[in-house]
Amino acid sequence: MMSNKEIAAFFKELADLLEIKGDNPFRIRAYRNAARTIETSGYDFVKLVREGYDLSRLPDIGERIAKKIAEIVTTGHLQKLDDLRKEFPPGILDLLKIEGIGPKRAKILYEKLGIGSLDDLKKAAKEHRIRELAGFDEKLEEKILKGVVLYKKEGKRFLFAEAEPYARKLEEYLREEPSIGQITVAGSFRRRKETVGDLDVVITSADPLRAMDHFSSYDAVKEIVSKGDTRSTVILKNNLQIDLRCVSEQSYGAALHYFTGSKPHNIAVRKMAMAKGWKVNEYGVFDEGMQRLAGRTEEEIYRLFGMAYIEPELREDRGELQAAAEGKLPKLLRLEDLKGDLHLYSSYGSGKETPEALVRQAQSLGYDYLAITDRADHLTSAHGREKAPLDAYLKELERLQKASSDFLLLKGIEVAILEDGSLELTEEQLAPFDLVVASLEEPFDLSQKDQTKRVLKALSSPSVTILAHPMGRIIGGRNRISIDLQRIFETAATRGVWLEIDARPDRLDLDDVHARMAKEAGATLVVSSLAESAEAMKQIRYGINQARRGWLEKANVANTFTRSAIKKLLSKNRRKREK
DNA sequence: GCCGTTTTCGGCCCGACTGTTTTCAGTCG
Repeated sequence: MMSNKEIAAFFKELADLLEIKGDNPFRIRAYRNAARTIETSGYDFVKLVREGYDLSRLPDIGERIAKKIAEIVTTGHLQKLDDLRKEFPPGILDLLKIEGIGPKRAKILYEKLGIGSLDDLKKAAKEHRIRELAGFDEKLEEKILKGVVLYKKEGKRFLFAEAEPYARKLEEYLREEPSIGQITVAGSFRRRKETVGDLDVVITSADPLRAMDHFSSYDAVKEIVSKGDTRSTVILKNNLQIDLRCVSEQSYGAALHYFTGSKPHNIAVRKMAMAKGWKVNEYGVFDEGMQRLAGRTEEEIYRLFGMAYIEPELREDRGELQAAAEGKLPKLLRLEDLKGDLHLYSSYGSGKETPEALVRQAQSLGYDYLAITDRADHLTSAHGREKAPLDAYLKELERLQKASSDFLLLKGIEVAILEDGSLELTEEQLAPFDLVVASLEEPFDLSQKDQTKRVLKALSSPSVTILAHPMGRIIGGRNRISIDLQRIFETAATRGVWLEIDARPDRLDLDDVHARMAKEAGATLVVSSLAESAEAMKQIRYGINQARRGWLEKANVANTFTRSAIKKLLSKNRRKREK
């Protein structure tokens, strides 16, 4: 089964190779635009092809590309790409990933020196053969060599949560310079993407040169990549790249908009401007006579196009512009909307703290309820203790509930979904619990059909309240499993099973796209911390980020409901599943 | 190769930085 991402990869590779070849740049762009549509439109292209849908009705996909998509889906190949690949060594595209090498230089490196891989490149740079080439010099050769070495060890993106403290510290540092006015970390960081490649910072300053000097003398800087009057790039000691852009107050909104992206969102806005004969750049929106129409604030820019303000988390060109024009933007979930946390661990299982400490933390966070959900295997086997703590766990939770007025403590448990789809514990064993989290564990490598069947069977249990991390992925670690999530979501919606977005920074499962898919399938979601300590309960904000990127509103998320509403809903859903 | 509320031809997002063959191509975001 081919994913949209895989289909899009055909066109990206086609574009890259044609660019090295020196083909018509507009055809190359057309392939890239099509790849973007395939990745971001939200349709399942395999399904569209199978159902005979006319793909050329989609933006940036014409008759010829539609035919190519059909070829890819039905044969798994694209003849044009196969032919093109034969003209180059397989490693040539790796050259493009090196800082300072684009298609033109890659072509020269290949044609003049026969360089077709990063290893070739490194060797040639070390032997000083690159500096001899026309258009290259000693400096560029050094830069390339450094790029190759660097690429091998990192080339990775940072988790949002990893980048966050660096962003905050940098903001603090920039604030020390008196000429600097506004400071915003824009880019994918501001869009709260689960990973960020670099930090794009936009500032205003009465004295840009001084601001740039201040920036480049930040003590966490390892290397200054470039430094100009209005723009500078540095690399921090932890290899995080920072791009700083300085603009005037009257351009601040336009620059913020431009550097917040996403790229597809910006391109879509520019196309809207073009249709009106206007121009959008990082300084503002201008009419034909270069008269400034907007730019001081982002609100002003969106208003000019007849749209409501679009929250950064939504700016992915996934329908937000149309929704904004029609006044149909979601009112996004906020951290303050949460009234409880429904998935976390205490010292009876893998957590560090007692249930009591977790309840205290919940109360201090302003929550009205909490479900402690230690894992079944920790509760039902001795694990080096004298005996299994299940009874003691239940008793303690009951005692705590009695002792806590104005607070609801749900007796929860997390059970693994076994390979055949049955649960780790029997229905009888699960009976005393108010809330049961079913979590997908190994094996992760089942076929899509078997994996889907497995989870559907788990959802047929009347006890299951929440389905946790159904994508089974670890960001930067393990790919998502193969499973028909659309079907899972529809079933969960019918059976009153909640779907989880967890807040572990390297999981955030469901992700943004699938959270939205779940919402559209009519399912209710929950945002959970999966905390193993009282402090970690605060990490739930990362889950909120993901939920917002998934267009979720308060009404879509169960743990925003009041104490009495959630209690009622739990028993109503249970009755629904027992039918 | 796509697209069209002046167009089926002739456009296609736009600007900064680097290095320098001191005017612009190449790269990047």
